[in-house]
Amino acid sequence: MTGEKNEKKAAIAGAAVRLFTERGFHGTPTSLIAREAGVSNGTLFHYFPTKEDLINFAYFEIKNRMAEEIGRGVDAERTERERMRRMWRNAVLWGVDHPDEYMFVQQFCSSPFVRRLPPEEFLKDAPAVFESLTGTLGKSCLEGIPIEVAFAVISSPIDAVIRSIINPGGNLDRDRLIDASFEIIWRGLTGE
Amino acid sequence: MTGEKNEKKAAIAGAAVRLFTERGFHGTPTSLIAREAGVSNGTLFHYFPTKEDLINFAYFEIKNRMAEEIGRGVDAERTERERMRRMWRNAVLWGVDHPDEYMFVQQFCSSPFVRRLPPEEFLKDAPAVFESLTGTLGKSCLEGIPIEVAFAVISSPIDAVIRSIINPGGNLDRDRLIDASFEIIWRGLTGE
Amino acid sequence: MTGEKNEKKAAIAGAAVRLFTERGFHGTPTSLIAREAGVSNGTLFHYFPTKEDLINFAYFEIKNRMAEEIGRGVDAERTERERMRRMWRNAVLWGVDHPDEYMFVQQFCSSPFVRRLPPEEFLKDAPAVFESLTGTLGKSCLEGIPIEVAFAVISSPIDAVIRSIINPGGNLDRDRLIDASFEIIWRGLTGE
Amino acid sequence: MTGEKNEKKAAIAGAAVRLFTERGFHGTPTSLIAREAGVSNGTLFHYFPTKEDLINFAYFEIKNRMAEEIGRGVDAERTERERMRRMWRNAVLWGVDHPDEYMFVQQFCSSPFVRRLPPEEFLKDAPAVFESLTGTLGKSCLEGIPIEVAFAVISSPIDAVIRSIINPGGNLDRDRLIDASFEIIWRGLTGE
DNA sequence: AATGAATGAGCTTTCATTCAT
DNA sequence: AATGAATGAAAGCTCATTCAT
Repeated sequence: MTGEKNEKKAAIAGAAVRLFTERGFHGTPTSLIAREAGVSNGTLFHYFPTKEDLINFAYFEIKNRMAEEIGRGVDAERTERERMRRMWRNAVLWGVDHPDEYMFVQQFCSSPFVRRLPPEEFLKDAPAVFESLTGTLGKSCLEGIPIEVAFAVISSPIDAVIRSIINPGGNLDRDRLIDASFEIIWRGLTGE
Repeated sequence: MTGEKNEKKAAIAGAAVRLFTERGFHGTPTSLIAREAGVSNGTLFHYFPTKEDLINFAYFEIKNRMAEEIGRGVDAERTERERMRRMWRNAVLWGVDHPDEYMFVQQFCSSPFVRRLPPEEFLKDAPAVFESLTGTLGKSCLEGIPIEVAFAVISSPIDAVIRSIINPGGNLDRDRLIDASFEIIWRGLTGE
Repeated sequence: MTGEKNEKKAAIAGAAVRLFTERGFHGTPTSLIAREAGVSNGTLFHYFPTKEDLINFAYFEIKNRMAEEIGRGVDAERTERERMRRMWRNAVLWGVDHPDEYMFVQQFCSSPFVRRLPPEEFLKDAPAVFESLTGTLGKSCLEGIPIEVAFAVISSPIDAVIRSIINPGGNLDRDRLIDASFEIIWRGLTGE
Repeated sequence: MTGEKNEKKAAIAGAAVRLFTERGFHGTPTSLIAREAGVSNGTLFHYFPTKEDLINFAYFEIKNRMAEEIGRGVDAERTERERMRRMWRNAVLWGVDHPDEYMFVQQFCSSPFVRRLPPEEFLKDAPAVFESLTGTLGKSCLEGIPIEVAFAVISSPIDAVIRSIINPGGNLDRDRLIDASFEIIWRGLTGE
């Protein structure tokens, strides 16, 4: 019986994620979310006192799903390179498979609407990976740069790759692009 | 008889850029823009029939200024490496010097509001630079990848660097970060 | 638990009719209607999603009340002439007693705003009367003319009579005018 | 050279009539009228200090043209009956040939916007005809009714006939309808 | 006379949020 | 917990009108 408790809350959050990604924060009235979730207008505000609360909740939901997916199988890899490579692929593939959610996260991150939140850097939520790279970064020319900054820098091509694949355009060879982008960063870091 | 002709239009566009960057598209009513620009509400709509028109105008204004700044002095450099390095620094410094404008452009690009515009990739408007790099890219492991995709990939750390510097945080050594990020990409591309 | 359910809707429609007739569609802002009805601006749009919806609703309300009044007592009359005469009087008296509503209907019917609605001819909604006259019309010189056209033609003086009585002017003998106008039409039709 | 003086005024009035009839008073902004007339916004207000002035001007323009047309050839008829019959046909045919102008006049007359104007009864502007009918009306059952009221009553079917012809609908036999409607009124008045 | 930029009050409509039931 | 009617502050945009040139 416990699960039922939050059935409605889950329905609301689900509808919110879907609609926000399709139409943006401001293009999505709370009334529409409630309707799509099959609950009343008032119920929505019972669970999320503010529209901003709902946006944040949706954001963290997605963020968590994404982080989980990115970390999948990383620990099973033997070398530092392979761990990072696995993560790299996971990240790109998640973005490509969930373009709406991906763009929602991007939209969220560059929206002044939520600039107040603590800055959530890419991959911050994959602590295992995060720490495992500290050594590599420290030996690169990024040595001395704060770890989260270094991390943001080297993972940034992931975003470019995802956008290139997502956006309708020429027939890209996905795997080549993923591998090549990774190679550039890895070689740039280690010289190998 | 001076350039006063478009004094008001310029005032409106200027106020718009400032306010949009501070408060977002949706957080900025046209009435506020007009007030800040020192004109009446109606005058704003005389020059920009739609709020969206105003947003687009502001975007292209900034985009052009940025592109011009990024290309500055690039042709004077002798080697391929120095040309790209110059561009790299120009780009980061422009972003750092114009954080509001920079974030406005980012906000614009990941807004579902304007997803329909032709995808304007970073630096696309610096054709001289753009073409000069074709050779270098062609010999790297990005060979065969469409040029604009390759370009988006290698320039993506610029975004991360700018954000890291802009965001309030520890005392970063800007120059080291700019150089290090460039070195990673350059070495990644060329092995040098 | 009474009919209070639509108290507010009725209040809005009532205020709308009154104000529209006094000031015209375009001279009556929705905000004024809401204020006069004692509800908030938002409530008005809760019940009538569009101003046009409100106008149409008001129109059909009045139309129905009018049609009901015009048919009153007609069936009790014995002869064709008396039925038509009764209807004639009813129509004029309704217009005279409800000048605002009457002019609202007229305004509605000649407004380009609503030209798209199916043309609702005067009295169309009093089918009993309508059919009872078919015989008379068929034997007159209007024989062969489509019934609704014939009807529009012979009932048109009603409008002139109502307007003459409504408009401030000399002291008209209402009853004489009503009877005389009817006599002309009746004699014109039947020769009696 | 004198005619040129009012070239612009005429252009404005012409555009106004056309646009008002197509789109209604409220659907026609003054700026649109000016543009269609090929003059500036300010010029329009130079000639017509108020939009209402322009509406009135347009109304009287049409009214005069209509009255002239209705009176055409009436004096040449020999009998009272033929004079009225000629007028009847003229009126209907004018309405049918100028449906936009006709509806504009109707719209004008039942608009509360201009309720303040002296009531302009149908045909009032054709004094010759008007007076020639006085005798006939005086001997009918409308005897004793104020002449303009009597006139409004007997001419009202003209409106119904015009509307029936104008409105898209079955194939009406125009001439039969015009004749029949006239016959009813004439017989109603005179018993002939 | 002619222009058209400038005005600002006012319009319809939206929507996050409240609250009595 | 759940409802959905009610709210009212905005928002984007229009347009008759003014006025400096």
